[in-house]
Amino acid sequence: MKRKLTLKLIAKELDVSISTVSKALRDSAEISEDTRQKIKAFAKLYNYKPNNIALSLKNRKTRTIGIIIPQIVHHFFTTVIRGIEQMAREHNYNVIITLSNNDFDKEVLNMELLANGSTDGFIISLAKETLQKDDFRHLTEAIDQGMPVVMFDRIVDEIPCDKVMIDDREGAKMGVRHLLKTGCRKIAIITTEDYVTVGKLRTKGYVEALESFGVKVNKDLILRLDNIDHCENECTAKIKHFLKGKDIDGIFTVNELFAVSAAKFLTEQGKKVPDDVSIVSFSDGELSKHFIPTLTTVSQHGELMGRKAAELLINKLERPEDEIEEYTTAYIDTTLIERDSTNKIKK
Amino acid sequence: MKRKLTLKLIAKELDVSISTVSKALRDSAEISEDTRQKIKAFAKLYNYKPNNIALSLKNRKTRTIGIIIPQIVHHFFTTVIRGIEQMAREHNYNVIITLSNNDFDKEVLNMELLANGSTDGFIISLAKETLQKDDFRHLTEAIDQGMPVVMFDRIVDEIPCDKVMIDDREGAKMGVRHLLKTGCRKIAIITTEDYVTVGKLRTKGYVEALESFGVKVNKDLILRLDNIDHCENECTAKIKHFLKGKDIDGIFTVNELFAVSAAKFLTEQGKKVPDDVSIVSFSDGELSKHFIPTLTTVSQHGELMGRKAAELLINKLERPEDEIEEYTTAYIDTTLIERDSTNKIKK
DNA sequence: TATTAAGATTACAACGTTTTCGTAGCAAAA
DNA sequence: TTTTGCTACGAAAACGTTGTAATCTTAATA
Repeated sequence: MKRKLTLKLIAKELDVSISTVSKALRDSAEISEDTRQKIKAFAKLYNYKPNNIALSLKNRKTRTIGIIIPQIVHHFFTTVIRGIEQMAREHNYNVIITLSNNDFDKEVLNMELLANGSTDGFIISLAKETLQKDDFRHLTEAIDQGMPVVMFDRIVDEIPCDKVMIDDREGAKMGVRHLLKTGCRKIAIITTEDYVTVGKLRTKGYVEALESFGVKVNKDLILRLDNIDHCENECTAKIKHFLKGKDIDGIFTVNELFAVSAAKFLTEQGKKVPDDVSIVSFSDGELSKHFIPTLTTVSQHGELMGRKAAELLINKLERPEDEIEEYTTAYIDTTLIERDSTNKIKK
Repeated sequence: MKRKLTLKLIAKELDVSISTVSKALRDSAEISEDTRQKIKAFAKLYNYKPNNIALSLKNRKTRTIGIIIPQIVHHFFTTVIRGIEQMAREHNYNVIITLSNNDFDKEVLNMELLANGSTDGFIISLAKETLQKDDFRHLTEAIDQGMPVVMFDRIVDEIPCDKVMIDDREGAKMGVRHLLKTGCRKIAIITTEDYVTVGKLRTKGYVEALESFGVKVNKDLILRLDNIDHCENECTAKIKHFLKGKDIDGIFTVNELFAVSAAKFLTEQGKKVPDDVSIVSFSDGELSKHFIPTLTTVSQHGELMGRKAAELLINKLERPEDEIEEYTTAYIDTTLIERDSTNKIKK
C-alpha cells in the first residue's frame, strides 16, 4: 500500500525544499524555469494531487455544500439534488448529502456534524418534525457562525436567509383553473394539514382559483390529510371515505400519491377519468407519466430549483467579506402538463 | 459573524495552554479535577465542537465514505443510498454522494476529487460508459493507493475488491418460474444488451427457468434493448414492434419501465393482463405498486444491498494495518412480490 | 575590491487538532 | 539536606498546504 504522494515526498526525492515544490507546481515566477520543469514533470509522472483536507484547513474553506433533506426516495428531492449537483460542479464545489428522515434530532445532529468544518454552507429542506416543533435554533446558530444557509421547498419565513420556493399558490391556482376551464365546477381538493407550508399555500391557490371563476368554496370538498409519508394505507382509506358518494366532477391533489389513490377508487366505483371526474395533481413524477390514464400535473421543476438554490448559496460564499447582508427569496415557476386525466379546454 | 470557537481561543480565554484544554475536554487524568471542570463548563457554554477538517488532517482519516453512482433518479439507487446511509451513521461515518451521469470522464473526475483526502473509501456502481470502455484504471489506482473500494450492482469481476450483487440470475429464474407455475408457456423476455452485466445475468436466469420446465427457448421471444435511460420513446416503440401480433402468454422484463410499456401496449391491443398475458418485472419500485394492474415483481432489496456494501467497506477501513487482503463477494437475495399482473399458481 | 541588485531557494508560521515528552512544584523518603 | 516520585501543566511536533520573509548566490555596478 503506497503512501499518497505529498509535497514533502517530492521535495525529498528531488532534493529541494517543500516551498520550492509548492511554488513550482503553482507556476510561481520565483522558481527557475529548470527546476520548475523538473518538479512538474516528476509530479505529473507520479500523479501528484494536492490534499484537499490540508487545503481546507489552510484556507478555512472546503468548497463543499451540505444538503440536508428529509428523504431521498422522493422523486422531487432527487431532481433538486441533481440541480444542485450541476450548479455546484460548474463552480467547482462538492456536495455532501445527508438525510434527516423527517426527524428533528437527526436534522440537528447532521447540521452540527457538517458545520464543524465539513461544509461552507447549507441547502436545506426542513424536516416535518422541525416544522411542528417550531424550533429553529440549529439554523440560526449556523447562520450566526457565518455559515450561509439556503432553504428550499419546506421553508420558514422568520429565518434570515436566502430561500427558494415553488410558487405553490400560483401553481395550484393554475391547476384548478385548468379544471374549471375544462368545465368542472364541483371540484374537490385533497391536501395536507396547514402546518405544511406547501399544503397550505396550495389550498389557498385552490380557493383563489374557484373564486376567480365565481364558484363558491364548499368546505365539504376539502380533505386535509396528515403525515403523507408513513400513511399510505391510512391515507388511502381516508380518501375512499371522503370520495364515497360525493357529487364531484373534478379533483385537485397536492401530490401524485393522493391522485393515484383517488383515481383507483373512482375506477373501482365505475366512474370514468376524465369523463366523469377529472384529476389534476401537483408534483410531476414518474407515477403521473405512467399511470393509466396518465395524469395532468402541475410540474415543479425541481432541477431548476436546485440550480437556483446552489446559485444563491455560491453567491453568498463568494461575496466579499464586507458586503452587507441581503436575502433573496426566489420563486420557481410551475408548468401545467396536460395529460389524459383531464378533458380538453372548452372554448 | 462570530469566529468559530477553537482550542486556542478557549486556552487564551481561560489562561491555560492549548494542550491543557485538549486534554481536559478528552477527560485526561493528567488534568486536575478543578481545571477540567472549568474548561468543560466553558466549552459547553460556548458550544465548542472540534473542527473535523483538522481532525481529518491529523488522523489521516476522514470517516467519510464516498458513493459514486450513475444516477440518483433511479429509485433503486435511492434505496441503496438509504441503506449505506443507515449503516454509515451507525458506525459514525459520513457519506458523500457524487453522480457520474453514466459518463466515464465524470466518474474518473469524481473519484480523483474524492480520493484527494476527502474520503477513506468508495462504494461505487459503475457508469455504463465505463463498462463499455472497459477501462478501470481509476479503480485500480485508488485501490493501489490503499483506498478500499466496494462495487455494487454494476460490477466487474477482474477488479480486486469487495463486491455486493443482487443474485440476478437466481432472481430472474424465480420470476420466470413463477410465470411457468401459473401456467404460462410462451414467455417473452424484454432485456438489455449483454454488456450490461445485470441484463446478461437476468437473461441467463430466464433461459435456465425455461429449461428447468422443459420449455424450449425461442430466440424470437427475446428482445434486447440498448440505452435504457435516454430512450423512453425509442424503447417503447421497439417494444410495441416486438409484441405486435406475437403469440405469447407471459412476459418477463428486466425493469419496471419495460413492463409498464408492454402492459400499456397490450391493453391498447385489447389483451387482458394477467388473463391473456401475465407479466413479471425485475426491480420493485413505485411504478409497480401503483400501476393498474399492480405488477408482480422480483424485489431487489436495495436497502439491504446498501447496508451490506457499507458494512464491507467499514470492515476494510477498520481492519488492522497488517491484516492480509481478502475480498468478499456478497449476494443479496431477491424476493418475489406477487401482485395482480400474474395469475394464481396452479396446483 | 567592495557594494548592490537580482534571482533562486529555503525557513517559518499558520490553519486546529492530538499526543509525546519535558519540567516545574512539592511532599515524602533517605 | 538531598533524593525520589508524583501531580499538573506546557512546549513542540505532526498532519499537508501556502505565502511571506529571510537567506544565499551570482553577476553587475561603483
